[in-house]
Amino acid sequence: MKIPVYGPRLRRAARKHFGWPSLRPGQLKPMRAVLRRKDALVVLPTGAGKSAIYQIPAVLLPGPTVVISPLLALQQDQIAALNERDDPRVRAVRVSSAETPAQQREAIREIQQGRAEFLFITPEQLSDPERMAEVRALRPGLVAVDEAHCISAWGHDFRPDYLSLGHLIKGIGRPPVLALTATASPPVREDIIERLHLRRPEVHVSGLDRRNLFLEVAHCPDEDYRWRRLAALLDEAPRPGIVYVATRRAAEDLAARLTDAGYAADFYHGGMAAGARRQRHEDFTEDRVGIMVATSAFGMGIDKPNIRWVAHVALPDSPDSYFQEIGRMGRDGEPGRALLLWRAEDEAIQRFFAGGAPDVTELRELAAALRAGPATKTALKERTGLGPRKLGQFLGLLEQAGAATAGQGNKWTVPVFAPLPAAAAEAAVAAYERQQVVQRSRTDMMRGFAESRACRTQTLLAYFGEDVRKPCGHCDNCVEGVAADVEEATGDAPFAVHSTVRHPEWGSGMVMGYEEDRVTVLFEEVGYKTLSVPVIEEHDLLVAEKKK
DNA sequence: CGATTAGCAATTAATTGCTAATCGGTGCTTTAAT
Repeated sequence: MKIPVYGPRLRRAARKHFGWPSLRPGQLKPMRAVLRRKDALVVLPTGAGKSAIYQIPAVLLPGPTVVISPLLALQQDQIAALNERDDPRVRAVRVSSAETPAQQREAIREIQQGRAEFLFITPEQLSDPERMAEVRALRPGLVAVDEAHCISAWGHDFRPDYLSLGHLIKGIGRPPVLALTATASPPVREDIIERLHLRRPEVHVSGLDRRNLFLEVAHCPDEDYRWRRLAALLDEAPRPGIVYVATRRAAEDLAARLTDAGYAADFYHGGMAAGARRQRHEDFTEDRVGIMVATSAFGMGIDKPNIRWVAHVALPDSPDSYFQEIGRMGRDGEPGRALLLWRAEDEAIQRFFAGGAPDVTELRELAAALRAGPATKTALKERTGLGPRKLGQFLGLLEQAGAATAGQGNKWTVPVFAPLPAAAAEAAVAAYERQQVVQRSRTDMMRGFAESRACRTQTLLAYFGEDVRKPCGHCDNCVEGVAADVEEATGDAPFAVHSTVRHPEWGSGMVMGYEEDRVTVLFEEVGYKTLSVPVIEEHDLLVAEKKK
């Protein structure tokens, strides 16, 4: 079989249409996959160069490219960057609530007539059947899903249209799909692949070990100690930096307290007015803010090379979030400092965010309503009286329970062998609980990372399925020498890293890594679990399983 | 789950302490009134 060599073509396109003199490591392979019209999932933490992976092949492929991107502000920046080139081959337009109907029509026309290549759009737009038909008629040659982890992070409740992206992409003609994200642990990757209905995707993961970042964790018994540790960081560290907190209130209070103490700080969270948010973001980008105290709202779309430190006055909900948040610093390759200041009490709010069970009665009513014949979401909303958010979430759960499926023309139907409403509702609740269990296990892993005495990079990357051979030398535990002791204490590994094992209660899972006398396994059903090696050996709790 | 606040009783007038209630993150939409 002849293997096409796309490298030179891609480099030429990069130079000619984007002015990039060369490609970076990690870019070429997924670009080749796109050119061969294969589905792909790319995990690439350093912000620079991820967009290029879809943009350069897009120029070489026939048909326009649909870019699905979660935030309008983020789209704005990306469109501006593309249109700066003043080249119709890379021109970008968008269709969103920010455009008037006339502007939307003009955007579609530009793509139609070949005056623009990229159509930026949100999942919410695509879930409108008319819009979907319009996009389908453009015969897109590629779909790029930017910030693909949103499918997993937001799809299950917050932005349910993310969950139907697989159907929505099918509805616009199902061209090859490229999913891009800065962070995705194996369960998140699986979620992305499953939800987008990727077909035998190539998965490319690179650049997870950020050698210029120093990772440090401090357990804080009380708020007073936490404050002193933060102040100590601020006394030493250059600007700018970000302090992540868990609540809006904490963002405002801490920014005020810091400013009073002589550390000029501003705050940022999702509850601010749109104009103020834009202003703060810009002030930070333009180096007018030295310290930004923020909730997780201050995240995607921050493409600033010189962030020097990221402090967490909180415990993130998962290593995924933590890694993404610290990954925003040091993009210029210069040193960056990550300081996690955590208290045991911080875990409570994450448990709350992960909580709340769906109403069985409402689920049953929805399952019954579906049986009245195929219906769009709008029609179902009328039949059941459910809000759009709940409806989306419930449909996703019923789909997992095999009691709902999206068919022709964006209409939901009941599959042939679907369970009856009562059983379907029960199965849907079970599906929800399974998601929750996995989410809790991710929070457990975050706490495990915080408490670990082993090399931070090894611990964190093991969670992402990467086996780092040597302690990193750029974390607190390595520098203090405890990591080496832990390394020594880690006994024989009864199962190879990445091998499949079975537990009588938790089913089958994959060995992610070892630390001292404990092994971390990612189970398909219950998520991450850390087990004691002597205990499992004594009771034969884990057995090796042949790879499927 | 836990921090904060609202409400109330008790004491002796403006505070104290208790319990119960409440709130906590992420953003797309669209629509109606300026």
